[in-house]
Amino acid sequence: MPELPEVETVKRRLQEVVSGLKIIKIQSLHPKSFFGNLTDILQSTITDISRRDKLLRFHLDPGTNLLVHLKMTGQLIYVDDQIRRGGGHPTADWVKEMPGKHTRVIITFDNDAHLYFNDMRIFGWMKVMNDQAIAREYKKHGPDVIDDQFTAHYLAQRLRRRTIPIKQAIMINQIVGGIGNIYASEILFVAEIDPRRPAGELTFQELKKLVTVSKQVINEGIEYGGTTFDGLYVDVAGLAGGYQDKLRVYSREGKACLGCGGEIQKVKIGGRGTYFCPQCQS
DNA sequence: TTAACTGTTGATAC
DNA sequence: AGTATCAACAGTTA
Repeated sequence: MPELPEVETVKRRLQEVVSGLKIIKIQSLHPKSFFGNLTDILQSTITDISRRDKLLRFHLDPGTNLLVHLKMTGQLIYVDDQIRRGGGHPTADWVKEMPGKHTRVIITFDNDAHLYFNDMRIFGWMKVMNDQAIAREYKKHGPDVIDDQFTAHYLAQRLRRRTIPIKQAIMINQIVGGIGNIYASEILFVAEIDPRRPAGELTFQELKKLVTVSKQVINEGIEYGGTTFDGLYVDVAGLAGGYQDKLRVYSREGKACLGCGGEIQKVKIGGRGTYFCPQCQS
C-alpha cells in the first residue's frame, strides 16, 4: 500500500532511530519475507537509510545492504525500552504488544531495540544485497516523481505512441517512480486530466501540468505523513498518516466534486479502482 | 456462502 | 515492445 510519501515518512523516522545501531539478532518467521543469509548482516551497523521509488535501503557497515519493499501491507515498527515503558516519542499502544500475528521478521539491535517487519499479505520482502545488486535493481527504475530528472520532456518521450490510459502509465515505475493507485487518482484530478485518456495523446502542455502537479501532490502527501486506510499503512511508531483527510477524489465515489459539486465517479482502469470527476477532468 | 474487493508488482501470453 | 491478464496472499465487505 505504501506509495512514495508513506515510504519517505518511514524512511525519515527510521533514519533518526536506527542509524548507528548494530544488528545483533535476526529472526525470519516466514520463508517468503526474508531473502539472503541472515549471517551476512549479523554484527553489521546501520550507517544510513535511503529511499528510491517505494524501496527502502538500509546501508550497512561492513559494505552490504538490506533492501525492503513494503508492497501492499508491509509495516516497519520500531520499539525500544523507552517505548515499552510508555515514554519517549508518541506511539500507538499496540506497538508494545509486538510481535503480532503478522510479524514476519524481527531485527534486534545492540541497544535492545527491535524492528518488526509486519506484513499481513506477505507480498513485501527484505533482501540482503550488495551495492552491485542494488545498482542493477535501481537501473530498472525511472526517476522518482520528485526528482529533477522527471520532466515533461522526459515523460513525453516515454509516453510517445503509447495507448494505455494515462493513469496506468504514471503508475509504471520503469517510467516514473513512486506513484501508486491513490496518488494517481489525486494527481490526475488536480491536473484536470481524464485518467482514461491514452497516454500518448496528451499534449505537451498537459504533460507539463501533469509533471508539476505530480510533484506538488506527492510533496503534500509527505508533509501530511502519508495516507492511511484501515490502519494498513502506519509509520514506525504505529501511527496513521494525515493525508486521507485531504484526498480530493480517492474513495469518494458518489460524493460531491470539490471543484464543481458534481458526482465523483469510480471506474476500473487496468483492474484498479480509479476515481475522477467527469466534469472537471478531460 | 460465495464472490469481489483491497494501498504492489512480476510473470506470462499474445 | 507494448498490452492485457493472472498470480502471489490474507483479510474485509457486498
